[in-house]
Amino acid sequence: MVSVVKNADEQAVAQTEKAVIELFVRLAQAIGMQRTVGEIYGLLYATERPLTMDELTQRLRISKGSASQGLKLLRSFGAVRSEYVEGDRRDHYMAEVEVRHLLGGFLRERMQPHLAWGATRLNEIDQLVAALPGDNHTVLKQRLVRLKRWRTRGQRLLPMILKLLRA
Amino acid sequence: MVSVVKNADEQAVAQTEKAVIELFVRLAQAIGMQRTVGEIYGLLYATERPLTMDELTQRLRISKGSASQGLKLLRSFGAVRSEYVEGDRRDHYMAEVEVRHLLGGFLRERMQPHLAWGATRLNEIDQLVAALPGDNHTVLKQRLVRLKRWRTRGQRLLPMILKLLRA
DNA sequence: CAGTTTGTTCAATATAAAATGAAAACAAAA
DNA sequence: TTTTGTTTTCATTTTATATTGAACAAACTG
Repeated sequence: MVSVVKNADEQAVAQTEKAVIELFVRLAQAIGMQRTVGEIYGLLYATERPLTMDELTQRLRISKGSASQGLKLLRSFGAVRSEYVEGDRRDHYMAEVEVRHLLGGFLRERMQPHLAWGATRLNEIDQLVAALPGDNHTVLKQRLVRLKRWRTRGQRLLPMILKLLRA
Repeated sequence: MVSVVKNADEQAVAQTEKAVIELFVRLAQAIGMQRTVGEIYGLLYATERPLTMDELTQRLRISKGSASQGLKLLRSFGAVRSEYVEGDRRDHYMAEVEVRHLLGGFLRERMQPHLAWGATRLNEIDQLVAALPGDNHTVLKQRLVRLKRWRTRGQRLLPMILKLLRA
């Protein structure tokens, strides 16, 4: 931007942009992602044309490192893709505006690993419990059975939610 | 515990307890709660009889403050309840072993407010967008319509999940 | 009622996480 | 191949969050 003075339209656009970014910052924080990730996605979401990393760092006043890492994460989620622009060797990034990409990526990349870890850990605990002196500890044993049921349920819930997202 | 030396059974129990606590610590962190909260719930989950705050602080080596705050949160979630023990004026806490209490409380107390905030914010953004110069910004307008649909969907998804938890 | 026990709050501290930016790695152009 | 523009990595710094513990308040006791 050359001029610092903005006319009414520009102000209105900037204000809207800011509000959209804020929305995604909050969403990011709600699911445990960095503020910069929310900012990046928010700005891309609010902007029609693809943006370069340089534009992101300048407009959001974030470092190159943060932009690079944030974009990496968002791409791994499938929430952002880069688009080829003729005659420019820089990458140009666009938001994948389908919200399901954002949430689906999050569930796949973040939740699934936790559930998998829990599954193995529960099996290990099972071994430990089996080795406990037989007659008492029945309550603990019952509780663990319960937990295992829940783990299974969680594992099953994920695909269901992913399916719902697709709908 | 009077003696530091443990027999095989005691060791086995301690080991199991530790593993269960670790499981809940991880779960806590996965949904953005403090490690101490996970520890408290984990120990209560692994223990049949109700425990006092004092026992919690000693066995988990956490401060009175952490115990108090963690219990407060867990009670607000409905994941822990205090039980009356005759002839002892201290509170005795038990885990609500139904996992749905834990997850349901979390969804109610943590997710719902976010969604509600998002709803009002989206309406505000709507006003802003309506004020934008009419002919261009159509893409942004379309995207916001999309977002609003998703917010509605999210709002509806919560009760569905809560219902699933109940099943 | 004074003394004691139990529970909470909150300012200070410790710990953990995120952001930065300089340097390295990479990739296209010359 | 060398140069140049771009992106990634990662040690350091900054910021945010969790934990502590002393001070306070509330509830019980004799």
